[in-house]
Amino acid sequence: MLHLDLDAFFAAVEQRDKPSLRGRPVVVGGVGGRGVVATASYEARAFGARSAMSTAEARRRCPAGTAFLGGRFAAYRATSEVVMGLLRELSPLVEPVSIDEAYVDLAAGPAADLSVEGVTELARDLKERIAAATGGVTGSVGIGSSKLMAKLGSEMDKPDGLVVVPPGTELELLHPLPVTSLGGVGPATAERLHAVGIRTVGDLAARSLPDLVALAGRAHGTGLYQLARAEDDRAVVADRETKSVSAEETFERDLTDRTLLGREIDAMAARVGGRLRAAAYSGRTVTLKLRRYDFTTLTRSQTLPQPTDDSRLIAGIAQRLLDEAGTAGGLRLLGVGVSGLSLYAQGDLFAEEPTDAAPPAEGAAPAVAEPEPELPAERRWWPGQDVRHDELGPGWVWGRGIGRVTVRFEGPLTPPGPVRTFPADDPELHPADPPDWR
DNA sequence: TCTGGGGTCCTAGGACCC
DNA sequence: TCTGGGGTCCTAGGACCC
Repeated sequence: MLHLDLDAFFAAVEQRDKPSLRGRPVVVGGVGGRGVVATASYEARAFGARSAMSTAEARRRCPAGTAFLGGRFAAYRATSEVVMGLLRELSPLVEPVSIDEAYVDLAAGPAADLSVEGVTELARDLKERIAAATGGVTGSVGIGSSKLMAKLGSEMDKPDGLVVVPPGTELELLHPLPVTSLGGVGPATAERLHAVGIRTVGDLAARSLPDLVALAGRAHGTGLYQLARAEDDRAVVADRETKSVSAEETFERDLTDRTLLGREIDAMAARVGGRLRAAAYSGRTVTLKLRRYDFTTLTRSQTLPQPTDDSRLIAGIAQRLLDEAGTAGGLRLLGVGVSGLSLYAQGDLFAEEPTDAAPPAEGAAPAVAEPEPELPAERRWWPGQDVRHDELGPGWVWGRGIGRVTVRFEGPLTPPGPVRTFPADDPELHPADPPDWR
């Protein structure tokens, strides 16, 4: 089994596409007042910036000149797909865990019978090909007898690491590790395990199955019992079925205005419905998620007799669930989701009128979303965004101020470029697609 | 200027059914 | 002379992952 984890992936793509950021601290994530860090480059980690930390905290820790960027997911996805393609050359059984992580079942491919030396050579070659194909993005690789060992291997030597765990040496590697290095042991479980003196995986392996079930529940307890013994027969699943589709948003300020909240629900239901239709899914359960001013979070759901992918129906149910839940004190977050998915919409197959599921005509407005309110000029721009200037060419947004936007003109294949400031409503400046790094 | 967004899986209680 | 047993579905919450 092979596990690949791309190093500080979002930040690495930013540094590839923005030469002036290479070797400098970069933080990618929410750039608003309530944003959190998705990825910090290793340079930014040196100052204490970490994933999941509030961006405000990361700003406090990092020096002036640190780049704080919103994410460019189209660019990350394109790079990820190149990498996943390289993995599929190793074996047909590739399981992407996320945009920057995957397992490969080498035993299902041509490398099935390689020795430890053989898979080490294979991994070296893979890392070289990834860097070459992505414009320099690196990854850490672990190889072992199971998902567990492969993942631990990739963790052990980051960044740009390569660790092969020879068969037979699993327990020796595993037992000294802290329990928190096992997937599934988060803060809550760690707390309960620590309370009874379990700190290492070895400590865990010394406990009986009934003990662990009492501590962590039936499924989780049995899982821990087995993982502590390096018993892991989890298969690589190449095509995981989607179970739910959702959209949520944390507001810059808590919202109380019911009309405004209603518009947010409509917009999120439109996104969810659109994604369902694009994937030919429909679902029976509509869930509204809300987080109040005091961070208390709750969900309310309703299950329909028939699956739907209709944005208006989804919105209507979510609106009613919101009315029942109430908005007292103000809402920090709203979310709309659909689960209980099945393939193919259950619309009236014989309807004459085109349904909501039909692709919109060229240039047609989205079915539900109201026309986007015109953003104030400076709100159209966000740090890290790809732009193009009619005369100066491609670049990216470095910063924005009152009525101003600052752009650096450079691309993945240019040297670090010059900076220019424009009026935020400069007609010569436009949003652009991600640049090609190849 | 504390605490994102998109997911998965598990648990538990009540309704309902045979 | 209390209380069946097991299954499924629905709802809600929580832990966890990247």
